[in-house]
Amino acid sequence: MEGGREGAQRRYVFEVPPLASPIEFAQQEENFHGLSFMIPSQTSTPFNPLNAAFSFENPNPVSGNEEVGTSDPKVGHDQNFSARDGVNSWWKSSSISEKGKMKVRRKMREPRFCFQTRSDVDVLDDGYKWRKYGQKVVKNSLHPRSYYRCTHNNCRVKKRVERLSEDCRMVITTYEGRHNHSPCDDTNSSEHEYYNSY
DNA sequence: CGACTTTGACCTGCGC
DNA sequence: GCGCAGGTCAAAGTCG
Repeated sequence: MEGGREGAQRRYVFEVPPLASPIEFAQQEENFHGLSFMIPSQTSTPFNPLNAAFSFENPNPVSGNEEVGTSDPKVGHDQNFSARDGVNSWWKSSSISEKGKMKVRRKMREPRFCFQTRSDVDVLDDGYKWRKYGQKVVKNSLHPRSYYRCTHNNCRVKKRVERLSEDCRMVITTYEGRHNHSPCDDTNSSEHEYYNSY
């Protein structure tokens, strides 16, 4: 797309204050979106909230949020979600025709949330179990974008992971939807009690 | 053998 | 209407 679609929605990036606790940050987000997301206090992965830049797609931003423009070459094409009539939308397959290819799709509203981390691994250990269902080379990016889906029954949460072309250590993770279960359902690890479904 | 990953094809939306 | 780009599906391959 040649600089057109990003106009359909805006992306708001929050740099995590150095002294902000994960809980504080989650509360902030809850104020903005009614969502909650707990950053793990410690994990085995290089997930570092202090290096993370969080962004929320909000068609009706709360005043005080810092809007990040599209000067960042990544921003313009990273978030290509449609936000028509002030709502995010995505399409869900609901029925299949004779060959299983054509699908009737329905607009769904799902919360979306993306953040940027500096990590050597693509998939952050967020407490949930993910199955990769696709990978796509995206324009203006040196690195392919990977698509993951939560493996839990009846949980349709998805996430997309891609690396910045300018800095291959920077990983942009976009979550889409809310988990209808706790991370413990997948891992039985007490470490994940800090997590919360969003 | 089941779960997961890979990968090419297919589908849809959007801009021109 | 056409072409492009992103997102998803599903068969085949891989791994534990």
